[in-house]
Amino acid sequence: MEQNLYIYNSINREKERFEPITPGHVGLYVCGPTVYSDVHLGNVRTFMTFDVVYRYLVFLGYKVRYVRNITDVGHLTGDSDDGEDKIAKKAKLENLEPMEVVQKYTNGFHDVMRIFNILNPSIEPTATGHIVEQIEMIQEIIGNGYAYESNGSVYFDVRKFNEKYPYGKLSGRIIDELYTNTRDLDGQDEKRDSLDFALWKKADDSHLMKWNSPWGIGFPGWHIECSVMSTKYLGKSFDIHGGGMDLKFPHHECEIAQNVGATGHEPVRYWMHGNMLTVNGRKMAKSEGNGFTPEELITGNHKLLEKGYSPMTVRFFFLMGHYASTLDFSNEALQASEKGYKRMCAALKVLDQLNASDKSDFDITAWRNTCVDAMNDDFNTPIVISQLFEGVRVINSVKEGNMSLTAGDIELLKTTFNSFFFDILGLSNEDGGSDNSKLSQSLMEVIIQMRNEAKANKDYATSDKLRDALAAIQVKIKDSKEGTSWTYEG
RNA sequence: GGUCCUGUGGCCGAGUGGCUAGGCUCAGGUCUGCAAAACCUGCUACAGCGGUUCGAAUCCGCUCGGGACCUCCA
Repeated sequence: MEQNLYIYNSINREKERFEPITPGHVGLYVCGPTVYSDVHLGNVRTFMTFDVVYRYLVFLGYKVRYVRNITDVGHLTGDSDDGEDKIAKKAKLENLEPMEVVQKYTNGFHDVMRIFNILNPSIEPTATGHIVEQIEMIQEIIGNGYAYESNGSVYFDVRKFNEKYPYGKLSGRIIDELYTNTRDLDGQDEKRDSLDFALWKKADDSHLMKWNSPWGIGFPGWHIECSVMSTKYLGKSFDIHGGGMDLKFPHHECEIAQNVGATGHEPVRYWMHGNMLTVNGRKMAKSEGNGFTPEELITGNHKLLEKGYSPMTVRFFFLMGHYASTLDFSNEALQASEKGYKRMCAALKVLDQLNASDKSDFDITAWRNTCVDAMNDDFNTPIVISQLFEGVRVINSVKEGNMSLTAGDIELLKTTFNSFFFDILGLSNEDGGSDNSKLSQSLMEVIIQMRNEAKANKDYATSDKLRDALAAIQVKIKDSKEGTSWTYEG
């Protein structure tokens, strides 16, 4: 398979030509959500980013195994040893079984993914479903001398590991600087070194989620699950690992250390990091209290929103920015996207009604290649969208008779829109759909005919009254040379 | 404090050592009974100051602003 996909590899800080380990196959792992509360829009952006990556790899013809985990062990709310498990805390709060909390928010997460047209991964493993494997990997790391047990917990020996392998390569951290800059966290007595991180934590009686292990009752550390689940399903070394920028350190750094510590192999060929969604320039985060849930967004029921926006408008908005850049969320930006998106959807419908000519004024093949090139250049969706708007202009111009295309070019225009708009960008034509029921169609024909008769008689009072009445029930009338069309936007 | 990223026209956002995306807004025009839609035209920006270069918004330095990570985080 010959292609020229370039991916910005976070670990080397440059764009690199993508070559899968196994020709024709791609292993893709993305850090999924911790299911202890509703996902917010920032989370959605990351999953959407990798949804497009996944879709494009499939478009290129790769057989992709896409693994996205569910973190259903809550880990600690703080860094102290007596910190509470997030899921257990929520369980107490909501008076639920921990696994009930997990199920509730997993379901919610899936609903959100569906609403935004984000495809399901091939495998969606859970942390609690892989406790045995996590224990095994911890044992391997201990066996290799890079971890030690202390008072029923197990810690990764960062200093020891760093003697042989570089720790901090991904996040650009230098171990000695970390010492001077790490805050003095409490509960460090068990660790040999303040930089060491937990692989396994001893659980006291108050912990709800705990398992038996060679080191006693406890629960796994946060980072180990991803090391285990990625390599279990994708191999000791696999192609692409994705996640949010905020996971670079410590999570991804620790993942690398764990995998290398256990197997001696670098686990990941290409690291991809999606950037943050910001609100007024600040990262959207639960702790900041500036997060929108998808529901608030759709209904517009939020103090920072003037109105609601459809999921596809939001998808379009996200894709108009590059995944590696921060994107600022605002009413104005959303509204601009909404209008543009609707215009594109309208053109998409026109696309089916174009008449062919015997010559073309526009190089459709070159235009299509630009779209492909843009995706190949580190998934540059903003360029793709700008090209699609170019296509919109062509479609409308052909419709207006200002431009002509051959039947073959019209066909290529259609297949390109199908590939990029629907398959790769994962958009759908949700707006302005006609109600296609027979009755609606017939009724509208009657009304339009009445209006046209009134117009022919210069009875504009009547024709405008009809138009306004229809507008009041969200039916929009468009007059053009070919006649009158309508869309229902309710 | 340390590490790193970033500063683009009214707004949002690509991109790049020379050919200067795109969307939204605004102004004018075509079409139209009017409107809407569509199309055409206009508004031509890269924080500031230096430097490298035939040429920089794009590379380098400094200054100023914004942000992320260093703690759970997509």
